[in-house]
Amino acid sequence: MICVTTTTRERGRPRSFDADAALDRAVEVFWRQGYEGTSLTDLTAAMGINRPSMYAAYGNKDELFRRAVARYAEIDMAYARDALARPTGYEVIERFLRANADALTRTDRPAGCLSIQGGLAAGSDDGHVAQFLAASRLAGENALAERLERAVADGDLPAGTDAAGLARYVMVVSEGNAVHAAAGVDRAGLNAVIDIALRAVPRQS
Amino acid sequence: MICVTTTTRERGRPRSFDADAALDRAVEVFWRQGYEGTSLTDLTAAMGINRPSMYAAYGNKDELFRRAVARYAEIDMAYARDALARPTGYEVIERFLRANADALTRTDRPAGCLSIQGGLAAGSDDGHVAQFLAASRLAGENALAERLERAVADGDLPAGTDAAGLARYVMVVSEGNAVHAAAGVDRAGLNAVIDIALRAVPRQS
DNA sequence: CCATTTCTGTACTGCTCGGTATGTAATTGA
DNA sequence: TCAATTACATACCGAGCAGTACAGAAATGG
Repeated sequence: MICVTTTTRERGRPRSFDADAALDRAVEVFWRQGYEGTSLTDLTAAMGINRPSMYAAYGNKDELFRRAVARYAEIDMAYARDALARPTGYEVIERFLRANADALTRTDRPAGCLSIQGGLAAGSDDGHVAQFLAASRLAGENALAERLERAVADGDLPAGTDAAGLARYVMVVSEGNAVHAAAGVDRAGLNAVIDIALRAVPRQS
Repeated sequence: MICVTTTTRERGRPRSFDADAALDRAVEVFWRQGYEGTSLTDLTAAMGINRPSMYAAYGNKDELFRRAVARYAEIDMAYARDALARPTGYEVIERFLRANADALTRTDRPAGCLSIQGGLAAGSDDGHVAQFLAASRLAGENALAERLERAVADGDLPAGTDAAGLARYVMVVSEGNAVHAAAGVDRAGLNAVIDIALRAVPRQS
């Protein structure tokens, strides 16, 4: 077999839908209904394709969900990476929580957060979905913890601050806000909570 | 029909199981697997009864779930009523959060909190379960808000404190901790978060 | 042109779901 | 003893589930 490095058109019949656009629709359905509450009929109807096309493009329901979560992290949680780039520990935390509150209450998206609404309990699949989502959230918490450790090293968080504990606290507030947002609390309500929560964050040194 | 006020034995064949004990088993299954992740087969197997007995005693799956949540609130959240009886606003909050952390990590019960794990997303039932649980959590939040308003009136929280906002903040922390507990964080980890969270709570006046 | 490859649409599979019909067992009241 | 009442156990119902077989359609390569 000879493979040339030029990008050649693929062989058979071309796909008649945009796989990323269809994935965006799947994100929204999973977000609104959770993993277990979403049927393949729901998914394919929203994606505008039929079952075999879905299986060919994404594997199965489980794989589709994982890809949906990955795309959600890339697009709907871009604010988190932005927040980590702020100059001081306090600003990182405030920016993260404020942007999180905005994301939880966007009118053009479902209320709340896919990585929590997707599935918390160990349902029929022995909790694989819940474990996957928990691991995904933990990755975010660890990234925040590393950033806050750097803030302690930089001296813009007090020496001796428990960066990992503080990161966990910030994630706890964001997750609690997600639960409240899913229950219908509006953006102002979440920001009032953040006003209080920020009082626990140490400033300068 | 003549009804005498003496307690008379019921007419037909007596029930062969303890309805409250069976309900406790149902609580545990719903808690571990969520509403949608729990089948009637799961339930009746855990309760040690068969389907018609369940339907006769509780109505249907939805009613059984509501009764399970009510029993959960009565038994597994008794600590909340105890916390509200503490003398000062700060003590109410600290007691609530500490006891909540204990309840979320009891080794003889599922990790986390039924009223969150039970169902967050609007699944197949148009979100009725999620709405019911949200209303149930909101009732707790309102009770806490009233208690904190009294604390402000009593002068053991600073005048001008937003009791409703503070109550919501406390619930946010407890819900975030519940999400973390469901993901496997242990009691010490939750208490470290509470140590930080309590710094945001105003003391005396 | 035709063989090959890949995708699409319909219709289907086996299975599990929540809920129930039916016959029988156990108790009460007369 | 016997009718009435209530609960139990088996076996079933239509519906919806995740996943797939298969035949036709649309592209490429020769």
